[in-house]
Order: sequence, then structure tokens, then C-alpha cells
Amino acid sequence: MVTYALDVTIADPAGAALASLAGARALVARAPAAERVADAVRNEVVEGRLRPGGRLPEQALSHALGVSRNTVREALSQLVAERVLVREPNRGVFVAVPDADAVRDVYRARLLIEPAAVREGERADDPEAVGRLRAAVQEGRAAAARADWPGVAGANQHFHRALVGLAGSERLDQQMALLLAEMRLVFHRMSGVREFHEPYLDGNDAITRLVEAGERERAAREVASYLRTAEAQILAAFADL
Amino acid sequence: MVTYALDVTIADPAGAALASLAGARALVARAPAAERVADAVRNEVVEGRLRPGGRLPEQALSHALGVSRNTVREALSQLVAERVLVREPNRGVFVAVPDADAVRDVYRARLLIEPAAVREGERADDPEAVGRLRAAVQEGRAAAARADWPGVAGANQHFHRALVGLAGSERLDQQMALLLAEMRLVFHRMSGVREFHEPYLDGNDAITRLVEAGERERAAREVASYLRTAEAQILAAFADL
DNA sequence: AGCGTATGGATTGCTCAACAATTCATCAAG
DNA sequence: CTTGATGAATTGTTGAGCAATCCATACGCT
Repeated sequence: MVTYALDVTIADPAGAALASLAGARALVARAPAAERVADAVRNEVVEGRLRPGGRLPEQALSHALGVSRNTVREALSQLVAERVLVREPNRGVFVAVPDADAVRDVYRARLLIEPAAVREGERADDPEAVGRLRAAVQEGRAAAARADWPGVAGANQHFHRALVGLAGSERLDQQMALLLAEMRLVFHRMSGVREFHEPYLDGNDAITRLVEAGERERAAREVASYLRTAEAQILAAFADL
Repeated sequence: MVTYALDVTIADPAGAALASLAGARALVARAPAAERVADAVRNEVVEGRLRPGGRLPEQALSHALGVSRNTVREALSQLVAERVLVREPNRGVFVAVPDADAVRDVYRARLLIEPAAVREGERADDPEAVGRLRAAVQEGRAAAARADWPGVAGANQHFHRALVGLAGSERLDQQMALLLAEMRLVFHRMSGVREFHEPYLDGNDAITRLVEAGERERAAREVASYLRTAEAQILAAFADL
């Protein structure tokens, strides 16, 4: 091992081979505790095991996850910043309960970003990026075949992440991940996840084909109309609750 | 005081008037300590008093700001999530040093969001939203007249926030605030802030006039070309450093 | 019953002190 | 001039503790 590292150094005086190991640092140093707690809680929330409006007492989490209350606190703060949780001063943090306004706001953002990513994205003809679209479509079909409706919902989210991925911006990807996490909270307030997501399987396929064919303008319009009907449908479901 | 609250309740049984006070909660409960620390540090950074690459030892901050190290830690985590700071495990947190890749990534995001907001924003003909554009233009001119170049840079940022404000989405506004904070770090790595921002005073004015005239398509194109030249200029400045 | 007021427990917000693990500079040795 | 040891400084994380706040309950009065 030591010998091997030495060889590499000698064979490559400029150190380029060593530089390629820089990314490995993330692997050797395990994720900080607060990060892991945040991931765990976020998972429980988006997976629906913690209901919107539900409370997250610090001590309970501390005990359940085997970390100190301070660490829990750090994790919760991060999730509040992500809008997954809401903090009410001196009362605690709760799973966010998105209202109709939140839905409208999220869709206003998505309606700007997603069609634009399809229309002008720098990676819209990069086979790898487009491949992720196709993969998400197939993932959705497979889940539907198994009658795995949460799986269909997940695939749908992957599809929309792949759409934004066409833009080729890490920062946009990250932002979209937040918006989609919020959307999962919205879905958990609605019933009938199946009826909601199923019709979009074909739509996603159609959009993917358009992108693959380089018909970006038409694909973008399709995405926009997709989003508009989804928003209307969700708002309608919210109206009677 | 008590009597007054009582009167309101009686005069408005539905509680609509009380609902309007919900926002006041934020005023009665002062901002949490971690938040204030984060704001303070972020200010120092974007104001340029803390140089990119500079280190932020926890103990020093704790002592300087009169809060515990735990609180400092919470604030730093938040700023890391905002990409203003970077954490190197077991080494500390540092002011981020954006590289050319970061610049490209930020501009890819801005180039999608800003023109789209101008072209399709739901508030693009709302006088209040458009007024903020005009206000930012005047702020910039006033600052230039005083030879206050950091002021010009600030006004420029206000202008771009106002552009995104045309979309009418809180979440997009917030995202743009992060992108612009990162841009300030970029500027602090460059010299000649004056030469950089001054030419855009007229450009902003022109864009504002187009928006005011309802020429949204042309305004959007103008914004896009604005962003492209700015990016090229910044990347050129980065090339020789 | 209806309404204002204690009272006490539970929880949050924050601090302080401690300790293992890690990094880094220094310095000695090969 | 690299290797290894030594030690100081800093981070990561824990635990205990306390004031402030909230909330449910009980109490008292009308």
C-alpha cells in the first residue's frame, strides 16, 4: 500500500494522479453526525412516516437516534432552512404543512425552471443527461407494473430532477431537490396518490421522446402544460379538505 | 390594550382580523441567536471584510460575538449550506473561494431563471414589482454620482433580485439571494469593481424601460445577453489570476 | 357554565465544561 | 530530504444545567 503510493508519486512527478484522489477525502471522512441525523429525519418525512403537522421533540429524537440534543438541534435547523420542517419559537419544530399558497409558489418556480431547462439547457443533447430521463420513465413503468404507487411517485420525481439536470447546473439541481421534497409533503396531504401520478407515465414518455428527437421547443411546451394541469389538479384537491 | 383586542374579537367573529396578526409573531419573538450570528457573519463575508479563503475559528467567533460555541456552530452550518462558507472536516470552516466552475454554474442557473422571469413572470406587469426595477436603477445612478462603487455593485444586485421578483415566487427570490451572495464572493476575488459594474448602469435602465413598455420578449433577450457578457468578462478576469 | 388566574410540568433556547479525534507545525533521526 | 515522533491547537460531539416559555390542569369568582 505504502509502496504503491510511492510508485505513483515517482511515476507522476507533477502529482496529477494524486490530485485525482482528492475526491476520496469525502469517503475516508464519514459524514458528520448532524448531517446523518438530518438525512434520517428528512427521509422519514418525505417517505411519509412522519405526517405533516407532526411534532419532533428534540429529546425524543436525541434518544431515538443516539446522538446528543445539540446535534439534533443542528440537524433540525438545517431542515428548517430547507422548508421541510417549520420552527415555532419556544414550541418546537413540526413537519411543514404546505398550504395552497405554497403549492402556487412552488409551481411558479417550477414553471419557470423546468421548461427553460428543456428549451435552453446546455445538456439537452448530452446522451447521459437524456438517458436519465429515459431511465426515470422506465423506472416509473416498472413500478406501475408492480402496483408500487409510492415507487411511481418516486420515479416521477426522478423524472423532474432529470429534466432540470438538462440545464447542467449543480445549484439548480439542488434547488429542484428542495422543491420536490416540499412537493412530497403536499402529496402526503392528499389522498389518491395512485390516481394522481399514473396518468403522467405516458406524458413523461412523450416528453422524453421529444427531447430525444431534439424537439426541444415542443418538449418545453409539453412540460409547461404538464405542470399547469398538475398544479390545477392539486389545488382542486386542496380546495375540498 | 386588552380592551382593544377584545373589541376586535367581537367586531370580527370570523377572526380574519386576528389572522392578519399572525405575522406579528415574528416581531414579538426576537430572532434566535444562531440566526443573528449567521446574519452577522454573512454580512462580514459579502461586505468583503472577510476574504475568500479566510478561516473562521469557532472559538474566536464565539468570543467575538458573545455566544456559545454551539450557537456559532449552528450558524456556520447554515452558512455552509448556503455555500457562503466551506467546511473542511476536522480543519474548520473557511470563506468559500469560488472558482471558474462555480462561476459557470451560477451563470447557467441565472441564464435560465432571469430571462424566464422577465419573459413569463406573473408579476411582470405589476407596477409594484416593476417599480423595484426602476428603484434599483436610480439607486445605482445615485451611487455612481457619489463615486460609491460598492454602492453601485449593491444596486446592481438589487436590480437582479428585482428581475427575479417579476416571477412572483418567494422560493425563487430566496434562491437568487443565495446565487447573488456567491457572486459577491466572486467579485471580491477580482480587482476593478468599478470598471466591472459601471457599464451596466445604462443596460439596466434600458431593460427597465423595455419591461415598463411591456416588451417582455425583447427585455428577456437583453437580460440574457447582459448575463452572457458579464460571465465572459468574469471568466476572462479569472483566467489571469 | 363561563371567564380570569395560579400552579407545575414539560420543552425549548442557550450556555458552559469536558474529552476523544484530528490536524499541523516543529524537531529529531535516519 | 523524507520519515517519524512530540505536542499544541482546533474540531466534533457529548452531557448537564438553567432561565424563559408554553400548556394543561385546577382553582376561584361571577
